[in-house]
Amino acid sequence: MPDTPHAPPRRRRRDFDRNRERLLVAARHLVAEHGPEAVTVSDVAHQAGLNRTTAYQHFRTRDQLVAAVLEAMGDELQAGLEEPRSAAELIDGMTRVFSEQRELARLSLHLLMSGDPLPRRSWERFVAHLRKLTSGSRAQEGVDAEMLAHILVGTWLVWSLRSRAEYDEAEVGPATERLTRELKRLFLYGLFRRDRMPDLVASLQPHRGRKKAES
Amino acid sequence: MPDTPHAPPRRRRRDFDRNRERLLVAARHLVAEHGPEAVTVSDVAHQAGLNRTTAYQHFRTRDQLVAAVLEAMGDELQAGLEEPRSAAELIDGMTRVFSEQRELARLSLHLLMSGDPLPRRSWERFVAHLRKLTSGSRAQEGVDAEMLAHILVGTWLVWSLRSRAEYDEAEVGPATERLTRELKRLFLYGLFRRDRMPDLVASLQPHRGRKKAES
DNA sequence: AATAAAGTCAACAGCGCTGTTGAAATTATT
DNA sequence: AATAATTTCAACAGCGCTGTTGACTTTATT
Repeated sequence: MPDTPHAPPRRRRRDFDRNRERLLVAARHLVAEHGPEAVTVSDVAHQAGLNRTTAYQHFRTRDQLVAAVLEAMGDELQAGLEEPRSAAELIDGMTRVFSEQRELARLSLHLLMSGDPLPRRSWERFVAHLRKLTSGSRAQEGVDAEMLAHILVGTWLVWSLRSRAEYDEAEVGPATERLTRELKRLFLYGLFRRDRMPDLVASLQPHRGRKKAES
Repeated sequence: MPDTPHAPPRRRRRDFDRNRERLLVAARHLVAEHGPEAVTVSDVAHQAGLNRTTAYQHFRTRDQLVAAVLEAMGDELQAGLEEPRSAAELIDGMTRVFSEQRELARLSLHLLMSGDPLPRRSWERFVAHLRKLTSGSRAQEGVDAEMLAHILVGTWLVWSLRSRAEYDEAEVGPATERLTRELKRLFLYGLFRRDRMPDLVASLQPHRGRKKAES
């Protein structure tokens, strides 16, 4: 039994939490920009305006810090897609998520290029689901789910090449709407299938936890 | 003046050249797979079945080894495209190059994701040229050069996700032909413009020489 | 068989990143 | 003003990668 049963929160928790948040934000930017492997604790701390040792008070190891970022971004990606029930909703959701959150796009691409089998399998599952969702729609002849997938991932890649400033001020909104419109015209052509889409969201999760990282 | 004016090549040049080639081939695989930054001299030498110090007899620094690989691959990319004069030739050339040479696709993507401004600018110039080449063709309404570019880069990305074995044995040939056919139908739709294409090839060169590397 | 080119091996210093430690300096809260 | 939480700082050992060096072994060629 602890010696302070109803231990009142002592003092000075404000800065602690604020700094943890700063570290996570900084790490998020760096991870998205350069990939999870390329991020160092020094970089993150410096970007957050903090000392390197402070970071180690919040996260035991570098890998745990990166894992926290990956987990958070995985959740955001999941939340942003929100159970699409048709190919139309899927296109809407993905173009919206990736146009609003440049970091999510870049991170996904870094994970895909990392050579890890997990993101690769996620992608394959995603294409398979896409194929099911679009199979019933009256798509343009010769244009199939795979080409749709290529357009989507190609668009994410090209968009994520822009710098943060370009990305924010650019008319991504209109471009997204236009892309969505054209994709729907190409692939859904009138009728939408109302198929359900059970575990697509799970398939989109980036892989979590890197290398060894004990407790 | 050297003391041996007509110095005859002494002895044992065969193994030397062979090992240099082995090192370049090993480095090529590793650079394409994991990106130029992630390659170590130990990895390359081990993959080539040679000692680490042997590598340093062929290349003064790690960066020079990597630079040699990048230069060679840049030349191959250039040679593979061979001055396309129309969007049709361009589509043919790029799909062929990237389907035949998985390493070129992966390297290009690594460079694009690296954050270096040079590959990014190359890509933008490429899209600009593509826009010019397709501007006169009777493309499907709403489908423009940018979407064509997205399909191309998306296809390269997805194809380069496959492992070497999958890539080699998969029916990439037929898939390439099909992709080329569909792209032409989507974007060129009957008439091809015979515009000339001056310096597209130069614009496709990946950036060469990394960091410091004296003499 | 002689010989010189080339490869192997072990060791070294240097560097940057990781993760830890202990002491000193801040600072929010009471 | 007192105090405890928190941050900072300098230093350290460990590790992996870079390049270098010197001694040695192997081997193609003559």
